[in-house]
Amino acid sequence: MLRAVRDQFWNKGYAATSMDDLMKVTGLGKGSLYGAFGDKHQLFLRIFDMYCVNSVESVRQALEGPDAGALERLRRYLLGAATASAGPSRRGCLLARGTAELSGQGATDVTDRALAALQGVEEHFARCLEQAWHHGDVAAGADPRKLAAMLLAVFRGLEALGRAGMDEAALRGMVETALEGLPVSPRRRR
Amino acid sequence: MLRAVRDQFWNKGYAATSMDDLMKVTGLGKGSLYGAFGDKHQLFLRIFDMYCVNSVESVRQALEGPDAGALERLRRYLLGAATASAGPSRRGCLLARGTAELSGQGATDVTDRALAALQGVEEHFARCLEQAWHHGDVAAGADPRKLAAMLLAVFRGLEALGRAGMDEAALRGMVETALEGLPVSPRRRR
DNA sequence: AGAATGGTGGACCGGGCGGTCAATAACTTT
DNA sequence: AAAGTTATTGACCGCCCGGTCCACCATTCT
Repeated sequence: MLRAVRDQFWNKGYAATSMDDLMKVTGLGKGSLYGAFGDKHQLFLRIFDMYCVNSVESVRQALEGPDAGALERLRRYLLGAATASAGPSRRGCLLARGTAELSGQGATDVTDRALAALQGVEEHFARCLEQAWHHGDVAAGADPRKLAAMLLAVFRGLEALGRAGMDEAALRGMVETALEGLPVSPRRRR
Repeated sequence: MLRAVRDQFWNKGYAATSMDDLMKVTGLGKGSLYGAFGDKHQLFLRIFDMYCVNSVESVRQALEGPDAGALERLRRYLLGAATASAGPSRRGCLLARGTAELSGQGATDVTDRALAALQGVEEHFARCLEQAWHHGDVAAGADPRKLAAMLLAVFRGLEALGRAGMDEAALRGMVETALEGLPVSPRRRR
């Protein structure tokens, strides 16, 4: 049921989703929704929270594994994100959409959660790069945390560009270029 | 007057801006607005168009100059974007905000303009990198267009992360890391 | 001066908005 | 089975939305 609400917000945005929409989509009466969540905004926050937690968790799962394949896992994950962000069937990322819409004048309830989630993703990127570093896929002198932050920017850029209609090949190319720019260990330099 | 409308949409978003808001902010009567633009949506499109054109133009101006300083100009521009995207006083980028809010189900009127603008920015990045390439700041084997696309992703990522509340130092760090990853000409490798 | 013209303002419209509430259904407890 | 308790409903509220429309006024033309 929370999933139905999430999909509605996801597809139409916050302001463009009416409580009637949410009634239709959940099958619940209006009073039930208000009784359970108190508010449209609080309901959105609840959904948003869930989405953020799930997102970070899915990144963790995707990057989990032995040191040897760490860099390749990261590569696959980012390429997957590029593919998912592109195409007319995309619906993009609720985190990005929600943050873009509800980040004005001092109300930090949405941005706080978004920021925490993004930092969580960055953390997992960094851990993955540290694994790659241990395995020797990344140059000894490199700082995995800085690289992770940079890849996070690329990652969010993919989403933004995909939403604007950029095609899949272009997005995947950006990922490849970014990864080629990573400082590889001298022994392995191509 | 168009500027006042733009600021309103820019600060509050599309759906959250009412025609009454636009009346107050422009000082014009409702009939005048409808007479001149026909529609809230058309009015937004007009503003959006203007914003896109101005954005691309300002990138062009910022990156204009001799081959010798090309890479440094690009660096300064991206660092400036990082600073502008951060901080609580930010209001971010209307192109990003508008695209995020109005990019659903087949209506391509917004995304078409956004895509064109982003490709324009990418084009200027690419030209700037070509200048740097001619001057020898970028490795001979590198493809300026691919690098430009990658930096475009970083660029849009900055905006998205800034909107989520990421601090200026972090964003500037991402720019630096991305630029350090560019393939420099062997003679100049640090 | 007087008439024609067209841009302007704001009252007005139906509808849909977020939110409330009393009636009612469903379930628990004894 | 009956009483008590909680959850659910959808009619209802006042408000504000995007959009229409016409009286009005400033300008221009004769």
